Amino acid sequence: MRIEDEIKQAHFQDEHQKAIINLIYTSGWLQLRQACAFKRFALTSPQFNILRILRGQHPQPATVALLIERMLDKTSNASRIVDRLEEKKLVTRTVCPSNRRAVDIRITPAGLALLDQIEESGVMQAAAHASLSEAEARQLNDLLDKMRDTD
Amino acid sequence: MRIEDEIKQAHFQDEHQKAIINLIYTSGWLQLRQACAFKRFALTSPQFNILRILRGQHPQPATVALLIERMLDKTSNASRIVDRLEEKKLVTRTVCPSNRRAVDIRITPAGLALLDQIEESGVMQAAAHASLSEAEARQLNDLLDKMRDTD
DNA sequence: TGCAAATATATGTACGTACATTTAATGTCG
DNA sequence: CGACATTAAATGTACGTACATATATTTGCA
Repeated sequence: MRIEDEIKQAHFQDEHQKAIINLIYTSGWLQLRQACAFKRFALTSPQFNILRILRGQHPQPATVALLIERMLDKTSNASRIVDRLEEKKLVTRTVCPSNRRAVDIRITPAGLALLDQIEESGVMQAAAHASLSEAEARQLNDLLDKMRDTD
Repeated sequence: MRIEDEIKQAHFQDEHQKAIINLIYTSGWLQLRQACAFKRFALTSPQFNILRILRGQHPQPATVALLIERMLDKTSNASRIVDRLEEKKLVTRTVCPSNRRAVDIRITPAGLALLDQIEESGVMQAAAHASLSEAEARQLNDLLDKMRDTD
């Protein structure tokens, strides 16, 4: 369905304006699908992303600073997302011995098992599936990269 | 800058996976720019969007249901966004006489003046500016519309 | 008429985001 | 050494989102 019909707005100033609305709308649509997929595992998308970053580091620990660097959303509050993962025993927090200001965050066996379970379930593929060909996906990547070329 | 470098992730499963990350990242990047632009007017993006919808209806009122229908984010809580606009005297709420369950929401002269001021300031153009040609923007719109074709 | 279902909005709760401030540990330089 | 800046994380506050539930009004139908 075209964006005009999705949001019941017949006219846009120009194609750029429309692309921006379309982009934000489509991103929301995707994120809703992802959130939906994670819900049966009692995880949110940011929680899932942090678990994946921690698995990437495992068995090394990560600091909050490293999580922020790797997260899509730089300004999100990693500290509080880790709070929730810690409550669920999916990660541990220990004071870093070599720098007692920092905190070593590690994924637990339960966290690793949960990631495996999610990946086996195939919900990722379902949520990520989009009706684009390989070439179209590549084209989309190029356009998005170019779009951000203003800095 | 390419998405690989933006989020310091060298590899993606495939071009689709990358496009999804890229899309969500680019949408966040755009929304941050928009939020920044509105901040000097003490408005958030959802508040601005609701004001625009109300101007579109003006001098007719809108109901909460109409706002939700027109908003990008269908599940957002229009009622509470209207609360904040009402506190700022940018909109009024009155019980709809013909259907006392519904609420007539109207933009005030102050709300109209604020929209004018924002548009005169040119921040919209600045936030919306993207380095895509007209043809590229159209291509992007087509790809995004196609991407959502799964329902 | 009267009562249940449907409708319109508001409210509650958990979570995330944006940004400012606080707390604690470390580095630095006189 | 000791004051001061810097760094790492946590905390506070306002706002938005997602979803469940509550409240009030209207509608429909026995």
